[in-house]
Amino acid sequence: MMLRMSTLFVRTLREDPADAEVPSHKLLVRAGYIRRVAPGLYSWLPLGYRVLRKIEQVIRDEMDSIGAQEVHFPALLPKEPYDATGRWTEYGDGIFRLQDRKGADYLLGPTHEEMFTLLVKDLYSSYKDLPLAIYQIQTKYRDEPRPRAGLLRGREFVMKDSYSFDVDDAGLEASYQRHRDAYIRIFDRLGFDYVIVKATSGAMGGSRSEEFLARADAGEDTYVRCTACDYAANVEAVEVRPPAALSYDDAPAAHAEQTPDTPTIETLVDHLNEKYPREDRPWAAGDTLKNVLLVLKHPDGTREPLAIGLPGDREVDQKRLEGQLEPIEVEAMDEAEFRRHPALVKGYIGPGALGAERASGIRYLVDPRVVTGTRWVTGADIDGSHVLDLVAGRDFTPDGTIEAAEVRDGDPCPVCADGVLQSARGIEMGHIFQLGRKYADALGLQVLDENGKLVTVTMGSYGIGPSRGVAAIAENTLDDLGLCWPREVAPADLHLVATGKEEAVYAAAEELAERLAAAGVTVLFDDRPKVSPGVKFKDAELIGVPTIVVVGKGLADGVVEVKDRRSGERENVAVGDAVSHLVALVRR
RNA sequence: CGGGCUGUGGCGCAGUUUGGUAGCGCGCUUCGUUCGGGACGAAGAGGCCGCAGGUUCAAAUCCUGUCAGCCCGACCA
Repeated sequence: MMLRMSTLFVRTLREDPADAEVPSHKLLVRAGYIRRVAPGLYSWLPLGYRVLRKIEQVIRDEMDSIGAQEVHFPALLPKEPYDATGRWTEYGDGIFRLQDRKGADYLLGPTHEEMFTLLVKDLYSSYKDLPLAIYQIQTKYRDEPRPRAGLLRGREFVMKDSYSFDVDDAGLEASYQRHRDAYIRIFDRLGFDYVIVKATSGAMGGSRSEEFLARADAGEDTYVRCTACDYAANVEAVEVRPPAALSYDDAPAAHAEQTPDTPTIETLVDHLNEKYPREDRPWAAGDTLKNVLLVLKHPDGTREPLAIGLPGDREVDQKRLEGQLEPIEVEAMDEAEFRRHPALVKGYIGPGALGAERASGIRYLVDPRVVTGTRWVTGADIDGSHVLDLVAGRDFTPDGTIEAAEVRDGDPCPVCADGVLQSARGIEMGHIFQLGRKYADALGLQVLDENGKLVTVTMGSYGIGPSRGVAAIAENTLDDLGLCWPREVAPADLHLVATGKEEAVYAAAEELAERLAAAGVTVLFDDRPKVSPGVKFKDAELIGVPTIVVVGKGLADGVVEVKDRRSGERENVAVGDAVSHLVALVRR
C-alpha cells in the first residue's frame, strides 16, 4: 500500500513541544505520531496508529500460536465483581468511577482479572475444559496520580492481558512457561533491547513473577544484574541472601555508653571513633543498627506502626518496601504519632524499647543481614546514649525480616558467590505472573476434577502494554536525527523521497512507488511538490522508517539511492533493479 | 499529596521588574524566484494575553482569588 506525504494527515514540527521532557515523547509529537488531548490522554495520528497496530499484530500472532484465544470485554464495567475481590476499595483513587442514570456504580476497567475469572466460571465447570488461555487487547483506564512522559504513563492506555486457567500447580507452571516463551518471541520480533527480570507481583496478587523491561535511561524502573551470573531483578524484588548465623560465645555483654549529641548515624560514628576506637578498623555506619519508624496505611484506612531495623549505612527504599506490602502504603511516622509511644526516644531508638512497645502494637522487622550473632551499636532509648555489642538473637529478637533496605551497585549477588549487582533503568513493557487462586477463590471459580471433587482453578496473568510499547521502542531505538524504528513495527517499509523539479523525477518516483506497493510493500511516498529536498530528508529521518529511497539527481545516471536510516549507509541501485532489490531488502 | 516552574495566534518564545496602540521565529495562504540537506523576496490570514474579581483615565503588565499544565518525589502495562 502507499501513503502519500502530500495527503497524509500529519504535520511535522521543527521544534520540541514545550511539555515534553523524554526524548521519545518529543519525537513522537514532532514527527506527527500522537497529539496530547489532556494529561495522560493522547490521540493517535495515522503514523502512530500504524505502529501501535503493528505491535498489537505481533502480539496477536504469538498469542494465537500458543493457543490463546482472543476475546473482548467492555471497558465500562459494573462495580460488583470488583467489590467481590476488594479492589473497588483497594484501588482507591486509582480508578475512574461513574454512575449510570439509575445511580448504579460503574468503573472504567483498570485491569480485567475479575471479568476473565467470571467469564470462565460462567461457561466452564470441568477439568476437561482446562487448560485454557484467553486474552484481549483492551483500552484500560487508571487515574494515575501523575501521568508522565507521553505514552509511557497514560491514564488511558492499551494493554494486552491474557489469563491462563489450570486445575493444578503443574498446569499453571506449564502455562506460565508457554507464555514466557511466547513473550520472548514477541520481544525478539519487536526488535529492541530488553531484559527479563524477577519482579514483585504488585497489586494483582500472586507469586512467581517476571518483567520484560525495555532498556532506557528514561525508564521508571530500576533493575539490577549480576556481573557474573544471569541473575536479573527489579530492585523491588531483590532478596538479600542472609549471611550465616554467627557464634557469639565470646561476645562481650551489651553495654550502654554515653554518646551525647549523636542523633544521626554520622555523628554517632564520629563519636565512637573518638571515644571507643576499635583496634582492627574504624567504626563505620554499617556497624550501627538504625531503627526507622513507619506507618502502614491499609486500604481500609487503618494505620499500623512498624519499626524497621537495618544497617546504618543504608536507607529505607520505600518503593521496595511497598512492593512487598501491597496494597498497603507506607509513610514516615509523624510527630504526633511518635508522641503516642513515649518509650521511643527520637535519634536513640533501640530494639529494647521496641521490645517494650511491641505489646502496644509496633511490629519490629529487620533487614535480612541482621542475623543471629551479629553485633551492633544501636540506640539505648535514652537521649544521648547508645548500646554497644548488642547481639542479635541474644539481646533482642525481631518479629521477622523484611526487604526494605536500598539495593546498591556493588552489593553481592543473591544467587552466585562471584558477582556483584549493577543497576540500570528500564521501561516495564510486559509482566507475567502466577496469580494462583486469589481470584478464583474470591469469585468461586471451581471445576470438578476427575474424581468428581470440586477444586479451585489456579490462574496466571500476562500483560503487555502495546501503547507504552510504542514509546518504549521509540525510546530504545531513536537517535540524534529522530525516530528509528525496527522494521517489524515501522509505520511503513520504505520512505520514498522524490526530489528535484523535473517532471520526469516525479513520474519515475511515482512509477516506482506504485510498483513497490503492487509488490506488497508499504511505501511512504514523499510526493510533495515545491518542498525543498532538505525538508524532505529531515522529515524522512525524523519519521524513522528504516529504509529511505531517494529518487532525484541520480536518475540521470539511471540509479536511485537506497539509504539505511540507522547506519546512514547508502548505495545506488539501477532503476530497473530497484523493485526486486527493495522487495528483498524489506522481506529480509 | 509535598516541592519547583509555567499559562500570550496552530507550535516555540519575548514583552510583566518600571501600566500607555500585542511583538518575534516557525508553520499557514497568494504571487514570483529557487530545487540534494529544514531556500529567498513581496503581500496576507490568524490573538476575549488561562479564568474571575479588583485598583487605575488606562492592565498581558499591579492586587486578590481561582483553574489548568509541566517537571522532581510516593503508583503500574
